[in-house]
Amino acid sequence: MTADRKELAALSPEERQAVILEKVNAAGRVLAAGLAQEFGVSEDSIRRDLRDLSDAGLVQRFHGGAARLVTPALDFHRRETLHAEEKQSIGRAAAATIPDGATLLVDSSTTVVRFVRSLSPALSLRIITTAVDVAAAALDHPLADVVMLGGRLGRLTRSATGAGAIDAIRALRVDYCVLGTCGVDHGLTLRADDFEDAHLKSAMIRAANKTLLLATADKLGQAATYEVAPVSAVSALFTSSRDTAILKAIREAGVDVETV
Amino acid sequence: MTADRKELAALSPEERQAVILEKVNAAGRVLAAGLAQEFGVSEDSIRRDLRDLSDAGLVQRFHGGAARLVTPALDFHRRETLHAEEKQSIGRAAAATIPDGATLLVDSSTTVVRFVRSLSPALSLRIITTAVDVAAAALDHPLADVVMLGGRLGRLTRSATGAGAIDAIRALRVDYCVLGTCGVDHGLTLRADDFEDAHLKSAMIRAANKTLLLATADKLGQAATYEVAPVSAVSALFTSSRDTAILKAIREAGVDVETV
DNA sequence: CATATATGTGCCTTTTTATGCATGATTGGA
DNA sequence: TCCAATCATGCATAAAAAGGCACATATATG
Repeated sequence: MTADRKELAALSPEERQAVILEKVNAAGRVLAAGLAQEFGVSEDSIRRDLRDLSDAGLVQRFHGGAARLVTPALDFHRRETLHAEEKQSIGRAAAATIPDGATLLVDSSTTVVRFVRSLSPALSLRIITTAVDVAAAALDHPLADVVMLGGRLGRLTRSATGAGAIDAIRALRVDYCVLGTCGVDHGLTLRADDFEDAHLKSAMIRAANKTLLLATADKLGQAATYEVAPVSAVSALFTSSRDTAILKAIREAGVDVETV
Repeated sequence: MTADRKELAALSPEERQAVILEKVNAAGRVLAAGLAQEFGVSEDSIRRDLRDLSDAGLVQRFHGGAARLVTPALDFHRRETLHAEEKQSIGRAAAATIPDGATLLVDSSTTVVRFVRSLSPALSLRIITTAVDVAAAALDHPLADVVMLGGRLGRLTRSATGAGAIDAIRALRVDYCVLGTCGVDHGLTLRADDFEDAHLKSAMIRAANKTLLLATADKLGQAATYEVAPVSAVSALFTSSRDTAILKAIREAGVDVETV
């Protein structure tokens, strides 16, 4: 059990404001109520932060509990991909279930990047990953301890592969494994061209106490060639799918299904 | 670890401050209470240390008994946009000297990111790095074989640190080592707060046949505290500096100097 | 060898900071 | 128009930093 910290780590106003700035930069708009919940502070504190940032000329406030970026100068890669809103919702729902002090083993996918970005800034976490984009996202978290597992990087997944990474994972014991790349049918599946990754995924699942699966609607009922693990290996599934038949079957396998 | 505690208790303020700086560099954030317990001294002493470090401009303090460096992500993006065209020119000039089939060992810096982005798409390369941003840039190259060396990621450099990464480098033998983070005076230097990285850099230099140094004008003549290697260890220097005196001295050390 | 000085340290008190709650004002929409 | 939600302000409380003070140890000096 790595959850050694009980209390939420309190962020200083400066740190909070930096994170808020990032969020405003990414989302374009933030709500005081939501931020208050994320940071675990009262809305008053958030308003004070917003006022400070506004005084500094960094954000523009307007009624409605919101703020908008005033300097569009920092227009960095905002590659809005397919199903962005869908992935965002899934990631946020999964992130809400992570307790303080947890150790996470995260695979490579655009959905889990959303997940990482949605993790509450007030949580003290340890994030282990093979994916460069996940690592980059995790480094933006104010309290996360980030470990990157090395190896030759796959061009498609932008993540480490091969025996070295698998060995490193075998030596791990973590609280949560968070997967976003698998299809789900009778089991967790990967396409044949990813068979190299299949061993990695199953090692990740075995290293974890709980496995969270983040799957957009198109992943459900997708019978791909390689089965990584049975559905019962998954602790919780977060999905946007409304396919009641499949969801029912997955629930009956003992999986906690949450639709967003 | 009681043995450590005993040793730490005997530390002088200077030594303590060096360790604190290392921790801040790695974790991004430290708490006075925790440090007091670790070192076995009172919080007052820690506060005095933090005040000294703050006066020296090495850490940023904030209420909450904590200290940290500037916001990592924002800081990195800010650094990337600083002297952007200068770094771009340097990176392009260095990239032009790389032959087909070369194996590159690349450190973490905003300048080498430009270098990687400027590498000709027609070259068949092998790029090895400890930095997530360099890895991300290298993956955009159509032919490059990218290897990421793992480890715990430092927030400031966004790159792997520690014994694991150093061991991995020791086992390597590459054509080129490309550095962008060092200052240059009589030798290649690093600031005291990066002394953890100094071993990494010198291992990288030893692993390489040739060492390319990419230095913006402000790096020249900068006598930082830790010397990684003598100037003669560098094969070629690419710089925007016009300081003829220093450049002449470097040339006389046998370094091929190219100004852009 | 003894003593003076400096430095590091811990404890105490004062001041500053951060936060949450309560109250009143303002905004935007039904 | 009214109503609900959001925002600002004042105040109380708790936590933390700063400054003063005393004690210990080490170094230097006679």
